[in-house]
Amino acid sequence: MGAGVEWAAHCCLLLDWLGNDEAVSTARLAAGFEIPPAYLNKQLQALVRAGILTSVPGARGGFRLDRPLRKITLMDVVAAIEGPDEAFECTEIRQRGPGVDTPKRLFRRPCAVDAAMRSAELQWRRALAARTLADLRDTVDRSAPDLGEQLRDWYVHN
Amino acid sequence: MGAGVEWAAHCCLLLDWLGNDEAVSTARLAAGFEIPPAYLNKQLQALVRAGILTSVPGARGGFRLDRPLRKITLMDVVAAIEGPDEAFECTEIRQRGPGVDTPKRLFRRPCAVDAAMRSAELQWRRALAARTLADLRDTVDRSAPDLGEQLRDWYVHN
DNA sequence: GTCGAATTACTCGGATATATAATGTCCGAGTCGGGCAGG
DNA sequence: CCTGCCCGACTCGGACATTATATATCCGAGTAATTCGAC
Repeated sequence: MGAGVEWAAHCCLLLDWLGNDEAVSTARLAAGFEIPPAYLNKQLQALVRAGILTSVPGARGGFRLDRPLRKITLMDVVAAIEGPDEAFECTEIRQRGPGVDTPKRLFRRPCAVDAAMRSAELQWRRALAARTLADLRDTVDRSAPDLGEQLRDWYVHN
Repeated sequence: MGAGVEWAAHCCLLLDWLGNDEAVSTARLAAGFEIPPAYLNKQLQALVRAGILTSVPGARGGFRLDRPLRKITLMDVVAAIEGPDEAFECTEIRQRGPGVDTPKRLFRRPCAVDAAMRSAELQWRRALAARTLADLRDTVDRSAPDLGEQLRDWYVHN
């Protein structure tokens, strides 16, 4: 899985901690995490296309959350960055080759390997969809209540 | 996820259907699935390293199941091909950058994003580990009882 | 006809190319804020 | 002093390199079967 997923999740959390009143530019976000700004910009664009963030062009522009963290799941973030395709893709290998010259009567049922893989991946997706970014923020806030304020303080001066 | 996972799973099932009395060469397996033989060989080597198959060198050589399908889970196959690493890898991005100059007191707890990702991936692994290849074989056998015999017939002549 | 050794054909195993995707960089279009001239 | 316009700086957005990974290929080491000859 690409590193952009981690970047995107932490950026969304940070945008919430900083308050959603004004947009934050790619440069400042990247400086806060010490990651390549232009590449981060690319990931943020993906979040915009997915409807998670909104982009404000021009000077003093940047990105802002399009909906509260409560309505953004980890699944949304992963899907936005990694794309909608499933990790395992069945190519119907069982039907290929001259091994079975019988008609496709035997292959009406879906491929058993594919079914098992899809089932497992569905569990994964369910778990991701069950966790909203608000849950994560609250978890962090409980273990470090003053983190948000410290972040705001630093970003004010940068 | 690489295509090798699909190949490996189907090859294991096929080896069982053909009976495990004699080894089957890479060339014959690849011919049955219409996939590049040399590349399939690479994946099978990974299965050997993982202890799922045993390789028989020399003429009339090939591969054979090292244990019954009942003792091989889909998780074993995936781990053998894709490697043992987790898909999501936390780089502790939260601690990077000058944004937080406080000591690491705030970061004793594990990263919340990482925890959620690991939890979801654990669900995925559990689901894969719960399905043995014997389960899949039985599923196919129920929907197509004579598939195994047809496969044996064809492979006898090739 | 039987035994035995050299030969041959075949297979795995890993080292080596190529294609594809992930990562990283760069420049142009657009927009806001501030400066500046005019009234 | 106030207003409106122009200029400059800043930012997103997508097009363009670079690196890593997955895919595909090739050749050597080794083994079993086969063949050939001698007894």
